[in-house]
Amino acid sequence: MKEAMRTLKSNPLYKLVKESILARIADGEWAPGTFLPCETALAGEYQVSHGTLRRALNELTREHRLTRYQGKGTAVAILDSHQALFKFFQIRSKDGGRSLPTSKNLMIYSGVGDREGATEEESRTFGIEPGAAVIRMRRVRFIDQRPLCNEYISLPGAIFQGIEDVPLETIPNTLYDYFQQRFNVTISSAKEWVSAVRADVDDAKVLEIEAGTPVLRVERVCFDIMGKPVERRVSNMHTDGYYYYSELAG
Amino acid sequence: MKEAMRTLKSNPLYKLVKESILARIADGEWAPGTFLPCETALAGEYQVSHGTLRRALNELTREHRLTRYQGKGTAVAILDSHQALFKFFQIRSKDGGRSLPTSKNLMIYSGVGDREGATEEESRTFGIEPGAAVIRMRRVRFIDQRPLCNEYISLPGAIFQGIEDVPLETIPNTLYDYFQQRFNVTISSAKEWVSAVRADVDDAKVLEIEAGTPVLRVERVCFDIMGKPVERRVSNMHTDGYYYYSELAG
DNA sequence: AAGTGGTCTAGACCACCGA
DNA sequence: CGGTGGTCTAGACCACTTC
Repeated sequence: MKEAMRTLKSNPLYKLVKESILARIADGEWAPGTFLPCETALAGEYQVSHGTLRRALNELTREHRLTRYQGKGTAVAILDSHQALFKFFQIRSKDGGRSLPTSKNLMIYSGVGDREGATEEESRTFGIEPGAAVIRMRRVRFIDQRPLCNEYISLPGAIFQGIEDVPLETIPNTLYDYFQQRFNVTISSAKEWVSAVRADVDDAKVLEIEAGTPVLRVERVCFDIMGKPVERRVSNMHTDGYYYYSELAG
Repeated sequence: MKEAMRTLKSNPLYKLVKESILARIADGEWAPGTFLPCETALAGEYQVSHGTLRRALNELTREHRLTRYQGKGTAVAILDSHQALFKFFQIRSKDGGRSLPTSKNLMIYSGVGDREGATEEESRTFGIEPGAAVIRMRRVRFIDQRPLCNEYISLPGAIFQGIEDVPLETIPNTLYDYFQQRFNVTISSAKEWVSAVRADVDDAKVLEIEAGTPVLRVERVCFDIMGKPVERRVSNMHTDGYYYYSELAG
């Protein structure tokens, strides 16, 4: 380990160990939810000290790639539906109470080439050719029984092959843990661009508001554990009583 | 240090050291921009090992309370105007380019008791009595010469005494480094609630748009280094060409 | 060359979990 | 009880800044 990999990428040993472990997770050697070998075993395998190995594990834990359980072991982080919502669903009422949203899938289809293949925007975000295969979904999300959000999702076809043939009803409310279980794609970070726009006729119908009403438009790009963009979605939502919440720095 | 403080709050030694250092910064013992004693000196003072002390300093660094300079020393983090904008100004164009905003202060005044003292909302956010002294500012912020944002700021009067007498023109564009220099109040985190509303007549006039146009409303509460709320602001902004940007997890 | 922070080690002990 | 992660130590050596 020591001298062998030193030149690969970044110098410090703990970073090399960290990247190696991350790669092994991404490769599927350790699936989400399974436990890694214990610290002393890993330290032995990598020929590094306890402290150096722990530093690698701690950073991966801070980045939500691993979960530590004192007395039990260290597991690959699993996206249960609660955690996924907690991390990625930024809408809540002012008092901070979070009602969990439900969703209804309206349609799913794939496109390629001239027939609804990747748009300019999609090819740019996913780093694929214009016209390459993409899969698109439309959903409506509800909160407290009321329609909240009119949602358009795009997925790169190469990664999510076959999802377009899944019956709509069997695609679960919480997509991200489904992605993890079905495609071994773990959503681990996202960027969002928020703006205020007028509800179009489509939004109006779905959200049961008048066209032209101000709605919050959230454009999200999601990244997997290795930082590759794997989902793009646009959500138009009304915000009476609800807010897009964000914490800065810390 | 060891046994003396162990019972104060949280158990681990490095946390006690961390909290002690944080408190000394808040007390003003080390002002923003000044260097702390070197690690060996601090370790000696606290009677802890090098590693334990470093762990405290590293966590404070990760929380942007300290800044480390290899070969030079460790300094109390300073909010230069660039950093403050980088951390707290979430508006940018889609391509990620950030034009720096400028601002124009329209008015500043203080109120207390029946005459514009703390509102219900303000007393709740600041934890002060309704009617207690507050200071309010109004500003317009520009980006690329165009009006972007109509802004209302509230400050607790007890903390920012005297600011209401400062001539409007001399209050700088970037408030947060001014707060730090003038009042030793370092803004270190914030929470924001974003919604979409219709521009009112005031917004319309200031932003040069039509009343009723959708605008992004950002309500922000800022916290100082010890987590005390010290500023509340409401910004209504048009978003043609600009977005409120947010990164989730990581 | 002296002084600072950054990395790494080897080993001790504690706190928690599960059989 | 044995095995896991969590804390803490003492000391070595490296990388960077400044004089």
